[in-house]
Amino acid sequence: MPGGHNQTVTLEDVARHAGVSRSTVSLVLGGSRLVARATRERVSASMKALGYVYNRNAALLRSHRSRTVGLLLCQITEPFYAELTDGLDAALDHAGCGAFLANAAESLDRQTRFIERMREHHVDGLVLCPVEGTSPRTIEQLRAWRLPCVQALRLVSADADFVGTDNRAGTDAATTHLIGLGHRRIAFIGGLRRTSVSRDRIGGYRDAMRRHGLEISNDLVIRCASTRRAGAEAVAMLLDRGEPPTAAVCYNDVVAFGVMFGLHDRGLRPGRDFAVVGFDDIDEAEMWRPGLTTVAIDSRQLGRAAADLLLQRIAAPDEAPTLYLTTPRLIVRESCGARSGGMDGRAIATDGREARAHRRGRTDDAHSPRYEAREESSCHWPGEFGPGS
Amino acid sequence: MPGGHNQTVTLEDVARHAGVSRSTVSLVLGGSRLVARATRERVSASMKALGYVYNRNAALLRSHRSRTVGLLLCQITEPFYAELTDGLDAALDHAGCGAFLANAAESLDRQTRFIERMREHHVDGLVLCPVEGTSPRTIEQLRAWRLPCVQALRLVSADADFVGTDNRAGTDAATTHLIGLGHRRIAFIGGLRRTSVSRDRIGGYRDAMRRHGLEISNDLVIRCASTRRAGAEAVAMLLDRGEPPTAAVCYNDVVAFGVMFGLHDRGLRPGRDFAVVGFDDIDEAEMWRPGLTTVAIDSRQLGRAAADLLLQRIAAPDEAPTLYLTTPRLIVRESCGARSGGMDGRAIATDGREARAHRRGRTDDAHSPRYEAREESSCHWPGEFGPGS
DNA sequence: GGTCGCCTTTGGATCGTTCCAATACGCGGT
DNA sequence: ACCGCGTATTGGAACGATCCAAAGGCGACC
Repeated sequence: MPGGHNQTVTLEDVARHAGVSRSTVSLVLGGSRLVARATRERVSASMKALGYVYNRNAALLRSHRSRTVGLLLCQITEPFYAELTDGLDAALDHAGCGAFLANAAESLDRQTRFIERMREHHVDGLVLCPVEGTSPRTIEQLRAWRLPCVQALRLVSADADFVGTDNRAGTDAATTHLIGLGHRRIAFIGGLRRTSVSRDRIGGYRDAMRRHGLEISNDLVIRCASTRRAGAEAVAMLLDRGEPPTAAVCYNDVVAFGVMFGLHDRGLRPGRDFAVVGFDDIDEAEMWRPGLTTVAIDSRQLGRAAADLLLQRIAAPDEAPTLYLTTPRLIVRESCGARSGGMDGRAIATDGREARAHRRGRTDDAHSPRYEAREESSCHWPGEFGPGS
Repeated sequence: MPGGHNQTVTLEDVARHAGVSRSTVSLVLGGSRLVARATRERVSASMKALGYVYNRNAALLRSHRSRTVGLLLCQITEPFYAELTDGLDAALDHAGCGAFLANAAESLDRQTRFIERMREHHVDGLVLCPVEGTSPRTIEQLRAWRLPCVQALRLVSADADFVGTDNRAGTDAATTHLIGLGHRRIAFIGGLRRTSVSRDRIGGYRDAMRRHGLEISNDLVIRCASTRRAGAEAVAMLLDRGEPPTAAVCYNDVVAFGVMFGLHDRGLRPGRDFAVVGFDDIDEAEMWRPGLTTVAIDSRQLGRAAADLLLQRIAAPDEAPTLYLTTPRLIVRESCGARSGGMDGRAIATDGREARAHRRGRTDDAHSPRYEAREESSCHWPGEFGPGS
C-alpha cells in the first residue's frame, strides 16, 4: 500500500490498473457472478495494490441504498439501553450493516433533530426507542416518508413495527410471586415517564393485586424517576407512613437498587425485612447482595430482534406491521426473601441461577432470530398515551 | 407539506419553485450572506413548502466535508463510557455535527472493521477509545490517510491528539489518602487489560507506596477484569491469605462495587472493616451504601473535551498533536472509613458532598472547553504497551 | 455617456459510484 | 457464411449536491 496518497483512489483508477472498465470493477465490488473468475481476482489485486476505499456516499447517491441504519436511544446511560445497543449493534454488524447511533437523552427536541439528521444521511431504516411524549404522528410521518422504522420497547403507534416485551405479564408474575410469599401490602415504585412501558408494568401489578382481592390504594403506587436516588427516596417515603408496605415491585432494576439503598439507610435488610423485585435483569442484578429477584427480558436478544425486524422491513417495506413480544421470565434470587432462609423461606418455582445460565447460552449462540412472535399483545395502544401526551 | 411524495425533492425543484437557480438555493442552504434577504426568504419558504430534505451524501461527494464524526467505543456497556458518550454526543450536537457511533466491545477485529467503515462513510474525524492491543501503527495509518483522530482515555501513540486524565496522580492521591488513614497493607485490584490506563493507575499506586516506604509485594496487585464479579472474586482471594490487606485501591468504580459485594459475602463492612477506593466517580458511586470514596474524572466533561479537540483538529489538520489531561480529584465518602466514624475517624481534607456539588455545577454549565492542558503528562508512552502488545 | 465597482445571481463542470442498454466474443448448428 | 445464444465486458447517463468563473443589474463618479 503506497504511503502518501493525497488524491483519493477511485474505481476509474482501479479499472485502469487492472486493464478493465469502471463498470467491471463496480460489478466485482458487488460480488457479481457475471464477472469471470480471473478478472475478478485481477481486479481485487488492483484494489488492494492501490489502497482503494469504497465510497459509500457516492454509491448511495446512485443506488439509494446505504446499508446503514439509525439507532435512536432515549437514554444511553441507562444500563438496559447500553445492553440493548450491544445486541443490536452486533446483529447489524453481522449483517454487514452499520449503525448510526444517537442519544436523545429523553429530550423530544433532540429526538426530532436526530430523525431529521438520519433522513439527511439517507439511512435505510430506523430503530427508535421513542422518548416520552412522542406522538403517533411522528411514526406516521416516518411512514409517509417511506423510512422503515421499528419501535423498540416503548409502543407509540400500532401502525408500525414494534419489538418489546410483555411488560404486563412481567409485573403480574412478580406481584403474584410476592403475594404467594404472603405479602399483602405491596407497593409499586417507579414508572414516572408516561410511556407504554410504565402503563403496562403498573397495569400488570394492578391485575395481580385485583385478582387476589387485594387493595390497590393509590398511595401504594409511587411514580418516580428511574434512578437509584429516586428509588431510595420513594421507599423512605413509604416507610414513613402509618402502615408501610412489606414489599415493592419496582419499575426496573435501577429503581430496585435505589430501594435497597433506601432500606439500608433505615437499617432494614432487603429479602429479610422487606421484599424487593426489579425488572430487566441487567447484568449487575445477579451480583447484588442480596441478589435481585427480577423479571428478565434479555436486553441483548431484544436488540438482535429489533435489528432483524428492521432488516426484514427494509427488504419488504409494504408488508403489514409486526409486533414482536418476548415473554419475560421471573428470576428469583434473594431480594424477595424466597431463597436462602429469608422472610418465610417458602419453596420456589424458578431457580435463578439455572435460568441465568440458560439465558447466557442463548445469548452467546450464533446470530439468528430467536424471539417469539405473539399475537396476544399485552399492549392496548389507543388511549392514555395518544397524540401529544 | 404534501402527503404522498415518492420522488425526492431536489435543489432543482426548490429552485424552480422559487424562481431562482440551483446555485442560489445552494447558497441559501450554506447560509451565505451573498444572497439578498428577500431571495433567501423566498427560497426558504419554497423549501418548506416542498418538504425539501438536504442530501448530505450528495453534498459530501462534492465538498469533501460531511459534518459527521465517528466515535469508536471499546465497551459501551461500561457505565463510564456511556457517560462519556453522553457528554461527547451533546457537544457534537451543539456544534451541528453528527456522531456515527460504534461499539468495538473490546475486540480488535471489530475495531479494525469499524475504522474501515468510517472511512467508507468519509467521516470528518474519529474519536477513538482504543481497544487493548491497538498498535501505534493503527494511529499512524489514520494519520497517513489524513483522517483526524483523537484518542480518548487510553494513549496508544504520542503522535496524535489525546484526551484523558492523569491516572497516575489519581491513584497516587487515593493510595496516599489510605496511607494517611493508617493503612499499611494496601492492595490494588483490577486493571487486567494492557492499556495505558492500567499502567498509570497501577503506577500511581506503586509511586505512593514506595514514597511512604511501604512494601509493594506483587501479590498485593490482583489484576482482574473490570466487572463486579471479578472484583468480588479478587477480594475473596485476598482475604484468604495469611496476612490479608486492610484496604484496596480499585482500578475503577465497577471493580470497587464488586469488592464491596465480596466483603459483604464475608460479613465484612466496607469503610469499617476494610477500606475501598474506586476510580471514575460514575453516577452511582455517590448513591452507594456506604458511599464510594473514589477519584473523580468527570466523564461527561472528558467527552466534551474530546469533541472540542477533534473539531479543532478537523479545522487545522496540520498542527502538532495536543495532549489534554484533566486533573482527577479524590472524592472522600464512607467506603474508605474516613467519614461518619468508620475505621479511625481521622479528619479529612475533602468533603465529598461539596466536591460533588461543585462538579455538578460545572457539568451543567453552558458548553465550553474547560479542561486543563498540561505539559507534564503522567503518561510515558514508549515502552510496555508498544506495537503489538 | 462610458466605465468602474459592488451586490446578486447563474450555468456548467465535477465528485465517485450504479444502472442500463449495447456490444464483443466464442462456438455450435444449419 | 450466417445466425442465434450465452457469457463477459463496456460506455454513457444518471444521482444531488458544491464550486468556480463569469455575467447581469445598478448606482455613482469622472
